[in-house]
Amino acid sequence: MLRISRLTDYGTVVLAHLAGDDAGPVSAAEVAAATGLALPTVSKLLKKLAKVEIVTSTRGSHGGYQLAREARAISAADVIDALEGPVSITACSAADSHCDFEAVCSVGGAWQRINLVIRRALDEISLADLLRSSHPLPRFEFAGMPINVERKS
Amino acid sequence: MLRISRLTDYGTVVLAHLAGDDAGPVSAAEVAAATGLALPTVSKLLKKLAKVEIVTSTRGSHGGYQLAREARAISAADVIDALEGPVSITACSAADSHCDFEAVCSVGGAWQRINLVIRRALDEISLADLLRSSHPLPRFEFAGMPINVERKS
DNA sequence: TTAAATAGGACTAAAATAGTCCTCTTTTCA
DNA sequence: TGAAAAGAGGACTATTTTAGTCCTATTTAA
Repeated sequence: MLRISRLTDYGTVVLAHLAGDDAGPVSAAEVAAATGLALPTVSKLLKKLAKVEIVTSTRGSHGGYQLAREARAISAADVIDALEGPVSITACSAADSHCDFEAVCSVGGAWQRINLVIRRALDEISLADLLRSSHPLPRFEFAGMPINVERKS
Repeated sequence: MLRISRLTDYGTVVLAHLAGDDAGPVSAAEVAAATGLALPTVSKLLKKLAKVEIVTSTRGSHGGYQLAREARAISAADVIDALEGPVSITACSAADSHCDFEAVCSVGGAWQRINLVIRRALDEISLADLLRSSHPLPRFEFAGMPINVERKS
């Protein structure tokens, strides 16, 4: 299925909410109420996002979270990295991994290359793009032929 | 982590073995021995691949499996679809899904578009490409800018 | 000094994934 | 014609990952 986890998806929802509110810090409880997600979950997400400085936190009463930089400077890859670790399509394409079958594995390198391509795509898509309902679609080319990516419905 | 499952990865290893042997059907046991994977696992994979006609099976003594068509006519997307169902980056971008937060979710559409892009990439990469150690790399463009995808190491 | 926040991490529950096994059918060949 | 070698199909179990909750400590404003 090649999917991101549900938490990462929630993470973008949370970030979307922060992006839409630039007047001072917003508490986790407020975000939870606005998005319909459970508070502990929102809290967990924001803590992780704060750790990698996608959001900044203010502690104490009247504290909360804000985007650390403008939405267009936060990439989909940043968010995914923060919430589920570095992107890699197979276990053996992760930087530090060791696969028992390396000796007989004739395909490892190829997944790594596909991985790189996906990675690049995610690097180039910003939170702002995710929010804009109409934004330039990434275009694909393979062996010189452009591949049309039409918008779905 | 945005990854395919381990079984799908094994699947490509299995297919790679079949691609390298075009003299008659190869038994699951043979593939297992050659790849170092457990027989029940290889067997399970080949049964799934046979079901969607990526490989053809021959029953009975001296039976086994063969690629149903040439390696360049089998795409990475075909293999992923067969072994883990249709590709979709989030649960709510799957065709039939219903997400409880649709009302407050401002990002759903965007993931779907990213999804489509990745999908296209996987459609364009064939088993033959996966096997060729040097093959044309897919190229990405976003908002008109080409993104260079260099080969790793 | 109290209340409202975040920080950090431990813990539990639920779901997805991987792996194994059993029984049935088909085919070849002695 | 029957035994052996293969695949078909599916049930079942174990493992791992993911999701979700909760507790305690720290920080800050009023």
